[in-house]
Amino acid sequence: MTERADAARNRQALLRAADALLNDHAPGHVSLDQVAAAAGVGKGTVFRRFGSRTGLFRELLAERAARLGAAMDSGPPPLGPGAPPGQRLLAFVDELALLAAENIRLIAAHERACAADPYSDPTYQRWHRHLHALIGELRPDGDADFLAHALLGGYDGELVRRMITAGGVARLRLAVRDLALRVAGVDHVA
Amino acid sequence: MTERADAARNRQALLRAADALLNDHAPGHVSLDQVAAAAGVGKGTVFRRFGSRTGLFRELLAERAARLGAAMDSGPPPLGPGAPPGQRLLAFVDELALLAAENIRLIAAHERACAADPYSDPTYQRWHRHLHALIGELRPDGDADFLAHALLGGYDGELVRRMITAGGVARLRLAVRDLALRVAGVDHVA
DNA sequence: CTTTAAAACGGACCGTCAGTCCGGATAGTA
DNA sequence: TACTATCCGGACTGACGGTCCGTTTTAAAG
Repeated sequence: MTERADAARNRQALLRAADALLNDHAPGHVSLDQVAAAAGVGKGTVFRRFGSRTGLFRELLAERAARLGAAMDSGPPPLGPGAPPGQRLLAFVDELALLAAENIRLIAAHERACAADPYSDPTYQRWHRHLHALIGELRPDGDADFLAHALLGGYDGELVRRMITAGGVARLRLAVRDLALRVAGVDHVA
Repeated sequence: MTERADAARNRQALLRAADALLNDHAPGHVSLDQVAAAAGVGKGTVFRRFGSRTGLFRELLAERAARLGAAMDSGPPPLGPGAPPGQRLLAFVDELALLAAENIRLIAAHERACAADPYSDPTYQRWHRHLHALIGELRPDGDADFLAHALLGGYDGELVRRMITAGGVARLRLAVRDLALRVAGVDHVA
């Protein structure tokens, strides 16, 4: 069963409104009342569509991450399947750095909204699975699960903000690339 | 001017009460009203002593971290000054793993209470400065600031909880040790 | 073009919680 | 004992996430 027309319209309006508000307010200071008002709908609609504050921000992040997700699952190498794992890893951390840089405020807001259960976020899980698999190939001896989480820790909202403030996107890209190389074992990659 | 006797007594009572409540409730579900009630004082006292929720949890963490802080600043090697940086690094991440394992709930609660400005926490800063200096010595070429944050990311509350649930403290210690070795450059350390 | 029922809507309402405020109590000093 | 700076308690406020239910809209069937 497909979503009713007004429902779909309101969903979009809410996502756009939340997005817009994120640019004008501190990450933790966007209330759902504000989002509803900005979208021109009632508050109940927010919860009917997204279930909770967490749900709203998860969906917002999922939207922004959709392109990367597709590219990494079925796009051309080196990001997509086909390239050796070391190259895929580097391509991925690099793309993720760009994504994070372009969405710092969303990431910060998402982080807080999902703080109660960060690892169950679908987007995070997807990234983690990807890294887990690649690291597992590159370093069968290491704790790939932990290392994947550690790499993703490099995209923490506040950390990204600081890196970009002092050093720009270039610094962030170099830093996560270097970390990935170290974590995965530079020998296997080079 | 020193703190009045009743003030000091209440400060201790509040810290003990918060500590105790942390063991019985989910990390985000300890309200300051509860803490005040459990300590047998009024709510106003909580704010007079600690300024805010954030302040309370910062002080609680500082208390638990005091011993490690002293050992790392002026204790015997390899944790304290005197040992080569690689050994100090390993000793530190190992001790921090133990500290984290013993205080999982506090760490999770602290994380949330301080989420608005995590890097300004005195304890976090102290740890970061220490790692920053050691990594800077071991890898003058790397982004020591970023790498120090990345290492500390390995002690995220939820991550620690998962590691210990599946693998115990031993797994956590091995994992952070391995990560530190990689980050610092295994050649310099071994 | 009706009819109709499921689906969606809005916004008042609720419970919780961090943080404030001030009249009253108390500790330490002279 | 008298005095004052300090501290105390807990009622109060404002904000926010989440719920509820009477009303409206959609869209499919007749």
